Amino acid sequence: MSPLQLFKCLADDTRLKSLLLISEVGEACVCDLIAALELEQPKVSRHLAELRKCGIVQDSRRGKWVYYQLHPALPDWAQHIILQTRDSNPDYLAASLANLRAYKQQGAAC
Amino acid sequence: MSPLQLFKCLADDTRLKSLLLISEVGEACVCDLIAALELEQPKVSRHLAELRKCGIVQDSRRGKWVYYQLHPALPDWAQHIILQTRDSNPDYLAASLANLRAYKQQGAAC
DNA sequence: GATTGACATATGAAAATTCATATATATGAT
DNA sequence: ATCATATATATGAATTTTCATATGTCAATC
Repeated sequence: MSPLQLFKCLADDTRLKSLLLISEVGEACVCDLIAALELEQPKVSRHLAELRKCGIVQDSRRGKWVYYQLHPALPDWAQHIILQTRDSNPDYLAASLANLRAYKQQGAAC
Repeated sequence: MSPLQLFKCLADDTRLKSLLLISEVGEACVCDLIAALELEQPKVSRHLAELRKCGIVQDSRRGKWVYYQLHPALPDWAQHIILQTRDSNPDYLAASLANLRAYKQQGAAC
């Protein structure tokens, strides 16, 4: 994982928010992120695929749903950057995080 | 400074290497970076202008030369990300840093 | 002290490249 | 068959590169 590759992955709003949300709640499936970010499914899926290809997140299928989490083998420095970005910029994520929590509370199937 | 803006600025090889070099040596002029990165002058100048517009670096002219340093008002979280990236990825910068030091030792005018 | 030439850096505009999105379609699980 | 997710392709938009030229500074000379 080169720093340039990491920053290219973080340089898109959909990917950055998805990643920070995943890091915040531990894991999320595609439908969680669709609800949180209010975006179309193919768009979310495509960006998750890019994060996956770069080794930043790991996916695991459980039944119908595919869950994403931070990749366990992510280098420490990269993980610190992600967590520091999240914790130092709560406003950036606030609305999406509220959407996600509302979605879960309204009894999402996943 | 939004996290997205920062990452977009770091998502280019020329900008990222320039910034890490600047953070490593404290300050650098355009000709230093041209020598270190082995790139054309307008290319380096353009990317520095972008870092400047985003408030990541500050420029100051001294005579013929324009020196760039990390912007003193850069938020802590952003500064930490830059320093951690640099310190955790010495290989990424090694060749450019060697070029820069050779250039200085060969008696650069600036 | 104005003028000229040499050098460092910046910028305008065109061309080339990369990136994101939308739509349609495919896969895989129940 | 249906639901959740993934991928392919085409297209539009943003970014990067390049070339030519402009600006700013110094030093030397008139």
